[in-house]
Amino acid sequence: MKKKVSLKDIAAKVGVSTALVSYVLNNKKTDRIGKEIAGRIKIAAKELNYRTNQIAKSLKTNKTFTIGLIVADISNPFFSALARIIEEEADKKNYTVIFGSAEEQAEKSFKLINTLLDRQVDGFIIAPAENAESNVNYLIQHDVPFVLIDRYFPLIETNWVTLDNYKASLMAVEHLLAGGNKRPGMITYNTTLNNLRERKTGYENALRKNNIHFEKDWRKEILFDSNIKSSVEKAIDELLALPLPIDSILFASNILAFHGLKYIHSKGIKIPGDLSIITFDEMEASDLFYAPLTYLEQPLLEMGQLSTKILLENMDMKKDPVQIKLDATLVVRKSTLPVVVK
Amino acid sequence: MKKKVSLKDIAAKVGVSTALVSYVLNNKKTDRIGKEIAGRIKIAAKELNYRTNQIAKSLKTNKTFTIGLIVADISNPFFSALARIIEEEADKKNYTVIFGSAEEQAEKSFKLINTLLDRQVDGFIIAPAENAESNVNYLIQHDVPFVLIDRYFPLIETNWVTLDNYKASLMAVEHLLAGGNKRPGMITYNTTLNNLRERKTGYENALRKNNIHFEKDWRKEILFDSNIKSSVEKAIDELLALPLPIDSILFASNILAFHGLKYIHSKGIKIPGDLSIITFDEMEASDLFYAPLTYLEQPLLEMGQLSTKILLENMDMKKDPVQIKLDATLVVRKSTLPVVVK
DNA sequence: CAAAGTTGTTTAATCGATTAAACAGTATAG
DNA sequence: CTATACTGTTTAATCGATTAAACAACTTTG
Repeated sequence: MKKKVSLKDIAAKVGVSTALVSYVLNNKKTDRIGKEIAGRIKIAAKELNYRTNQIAKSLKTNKTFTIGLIVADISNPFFSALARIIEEEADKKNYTVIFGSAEEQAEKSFKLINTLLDRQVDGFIIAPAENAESNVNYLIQHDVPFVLIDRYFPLIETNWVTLDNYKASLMAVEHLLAGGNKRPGMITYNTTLNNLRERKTGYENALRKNNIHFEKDWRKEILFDSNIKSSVEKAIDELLALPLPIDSILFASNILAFHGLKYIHSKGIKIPGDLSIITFDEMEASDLFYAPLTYLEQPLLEMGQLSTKILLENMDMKKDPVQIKLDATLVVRKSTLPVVVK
Repeated sequence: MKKKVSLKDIAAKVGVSTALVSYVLNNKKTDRIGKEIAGRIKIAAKELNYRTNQIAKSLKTNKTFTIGLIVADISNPFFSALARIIEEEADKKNYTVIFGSAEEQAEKSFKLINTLLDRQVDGFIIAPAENAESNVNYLIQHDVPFVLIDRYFPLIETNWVTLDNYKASLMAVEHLLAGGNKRPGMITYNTTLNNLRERKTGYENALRKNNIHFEKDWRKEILFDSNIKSSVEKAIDELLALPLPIDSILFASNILAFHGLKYIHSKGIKIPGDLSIITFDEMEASDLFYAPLTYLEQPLLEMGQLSTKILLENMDMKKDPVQIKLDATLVVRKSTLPVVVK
């Protein structure tokens, strides 16, 4: 790699001190600096194609203009879409994004946090894994600015931006009920992650609210690290083998829905009609299905932009925690029975 | 952000110079250093929870252990999968990845390259946009190590890892022909990007090789920045309105195939039977379709790992350009007529 | 036992940029 | 005409870590 042009080179070329060059290029002390010399310095900088060495600058200013982004898996469309938005938003403010995939493991996430801290990131945006409370507390202890995204821990007072999962789930189930379904089932993950727990309670409360007795057997929980495909298939089999089988299913994520749909289809079950389906997360892929899925769309753009904004503000100055729940949009398509329009 | 522990703090605590602390923590000059003191330094470092300030280290060593990754769009599944692999591979070698989306624009990509160079990345992995030759030459001029991925420029001698697009395309069309199709069409992008041009010539040569006259009207080219959906629909309409309509289609990308499939389906055309379909890129989403797509699978893992490996080797020492074409795997599913097994 | 070699540690320069403070030289005020 | 204020620029310390070179205190060696 070629040696880069430094302030020193410019200073030498113009015949002044590096201090003056620095002042000129940063537009500082403009009132004191001679116009003629300032001009010559700027020209020299351009001629030499000077670019600030951010490493050196960072060392001195103790600011890197870098954000660490830690997600479960950057190749998951949900997170990669977020990553893109965050990168774009950060770029607008002259920040650069460093990322890492924690693969839903608190340990890996902790390692990543430290790696990025060594690189002096100015703050973090994190989708925390299950049981990652200690990671979050570690950041708090060290006074590192950060914003949680997608998930949060109710007992930890900090910044977060997430979906109103409870409300979304409630809305989804009520949509099923309004469509004439009587026994909605749910397939979700077995996890203590707050966002998924809220989806569970949303489901339960929707039933209660509508005077439907919540049958434990109506809800199936898939282990995170199991073979998702076969677990989902088993769950569906069980839901349909009930004495009074469920007549509709709420999937708690696109991945669950994807596997579920394939299996349901293979069994020759008609959607809707035999079974109504609704899922969390965008499911454009289901456009290829004969019955495109009704889904709960997350406001990714808002989520990404807000979390970036909150983080940057917190880096400027410590603020009170900001906690935001955003609303999902119910996108009604063909997989749920037509709802009577009021 | 809390002040971090520095070498100085350890030195003060133990009562030695920072030099000694540095030697001990980096396991240098181990033969000269007193065992007892070394032990005390290590303990102190642990007690104070010392972590190297990589910024300072980088400034001194002129090495950041950082890789810049520039792709067209990180939220495109193809690139996000690559990003994940690259990050994982880099992490194994203690490198960190900084990324940016260039949105298929050479200009944006140039801006990104400079931003990341300011941050002193040690090298780049880049999926270059159309007309980004100047960017690549810029890197060469400045002696910056880099590897192109997915696309390359035939006239520029440099490192790249890409699919053997010509071969893959040829294989795809021959598969169609072997299945009994007589008039395969192709829907691709109108671009000078090398990977897509090779897909075009692969298609042409497959026809020639099989003594099928290549009709210009059989191939449709979609403008990159057009409304992809409507352009694809128009293309399909035209292909089917030919005096002798095409009987099969090769899509040059998953996005094209996705829109095409939806439209074909909406028109009630049967796949296969009425029309055979084959596409580039993984198309798991089509599992939901009644006829899962036959596709050309790219060896993403190998691609990501190889490009990272080549980059790291180049950063150690300048080497001759490495140029690798990897083979696609034809994954035969239901969208193409059964092929006679020889 | 003096010269030479070892051992264990410190000194000090350096990476590139920032910035408070110092410093000439000139202009203005009293 | 001296004291003060301003102008334009330089000096030098600093950020945190690395590392060649210096150094003091011992040990060997011939």
